[in-house]
Amino acid sequence: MGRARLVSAARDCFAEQGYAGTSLRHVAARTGFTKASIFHHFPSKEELYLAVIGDVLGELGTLVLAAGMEQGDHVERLDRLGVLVVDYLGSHRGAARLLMREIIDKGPFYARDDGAAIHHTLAFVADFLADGMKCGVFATSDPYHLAVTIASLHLAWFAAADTSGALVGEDVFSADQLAARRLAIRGQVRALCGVAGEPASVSD
Amino acid sequence: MGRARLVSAARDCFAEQGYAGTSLRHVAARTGFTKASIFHHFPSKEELYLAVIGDVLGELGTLVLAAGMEQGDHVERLDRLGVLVVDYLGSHRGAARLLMREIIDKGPFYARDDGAAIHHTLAFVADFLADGMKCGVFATSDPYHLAVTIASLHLAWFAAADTSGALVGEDVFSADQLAARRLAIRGQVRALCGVAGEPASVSD
DNA sequence: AACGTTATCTACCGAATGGTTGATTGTCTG
DNA sequence: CAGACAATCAACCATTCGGTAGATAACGTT
Repeated sequence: MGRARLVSAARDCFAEQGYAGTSLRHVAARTGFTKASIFHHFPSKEELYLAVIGDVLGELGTLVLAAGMEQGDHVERLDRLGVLVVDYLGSHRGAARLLMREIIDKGPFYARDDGAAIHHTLAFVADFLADGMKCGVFATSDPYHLAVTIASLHLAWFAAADTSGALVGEDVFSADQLAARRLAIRGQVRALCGVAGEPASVSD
Repeated sequence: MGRARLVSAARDCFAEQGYAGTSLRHVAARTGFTKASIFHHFPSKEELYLAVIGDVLGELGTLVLAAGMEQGDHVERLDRLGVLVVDYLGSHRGAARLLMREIIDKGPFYARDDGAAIHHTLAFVADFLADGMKCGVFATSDPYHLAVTIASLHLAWFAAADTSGALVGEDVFSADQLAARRLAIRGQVRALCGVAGEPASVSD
């Protein structure tokens, strides 16, 4: 279906160039379609962008909502959540950039629902953190802001340009690099949540 | 001087709309100048942007480099650094967005010096963290990545759109709100660095 | 007062942008 | 086969973009 190819191409373009920096001609060229074809599937550039963000946010939100519900103690659930998100962001290069930019810019998607979709996922994590706090496993005075920080931390790890030469190709993580990030991020998230334990190593 | 006014106006525009989303006509209108006047002071839009980013990064870099050198134990120095950065970002609304976007996008400034300016400041912080680790005050296996995370954390707190209704006006923090952020961020940074102690409260 | 320099303006340019129109193709249904 | 409908295309439109050209101001120096 043309529509799916358009959304996919648009996701890449928006992730690389941002909303304002992406031209519909680029998106069209990427699919082999003509620019006019886009308007058969979407009434405007903004609507195409909304579809892209909606997809990404939906995938990630579903992931988060699904992961926390399973069995295990609070720390296990926290770790599982982290692994899911890290693996998603690691294998969906561009998603982190897309979301980070959307949050920074209060982009069209954010503006449309006043941040409700993002807020919903964050509130879910915040509730989980509050619960863990009640059980004495986590330590924080403000679960919601902690959830925001944890989300930002994940996004920043994958959205930020590579200052350390960690990436092998242009945009690809090796399995080892991804595993290292899983450990590093897990340690940082645990620390933020006040979980006692050794700090994780980034190199292994 | 017209040039300073241009840079100032451009800083606001780029912070609000991003690089691609900012038109030189907007910048000119903001100053009362004509668009053509911009080209008398800067040879291109990109050069204007570089001046803006250079300013912000210079201010922040100087701040960081100056703060860490003073007296006090490692935790005191870490806290002092945090206060300086938080106060800077709190009173320079837009700087956080500007930098976060530049990092995400590998913007013109980042591309020009291959991240050297940012890397330089990060390396300074990383050295400080490594020193603290050697002294047994901090606990981390990778000081550089920890520095990146701490920087991202600060930026994210101020660059992210407001999902919690914390801001009073459009873009302004009250003194109380800023004080609360100082405490909250201090607690998070301490936790990330493995400093033992109570978690900070965001509400007071 | 005359001059050179710096700063600013009006007017314009080619290119690119988001979006429209109307014809053309394909495809599924009766 | 005929008609309906979705998908695609080439060509076009008005607007905006970054950047340029050339004419004037303003201004300190001699």
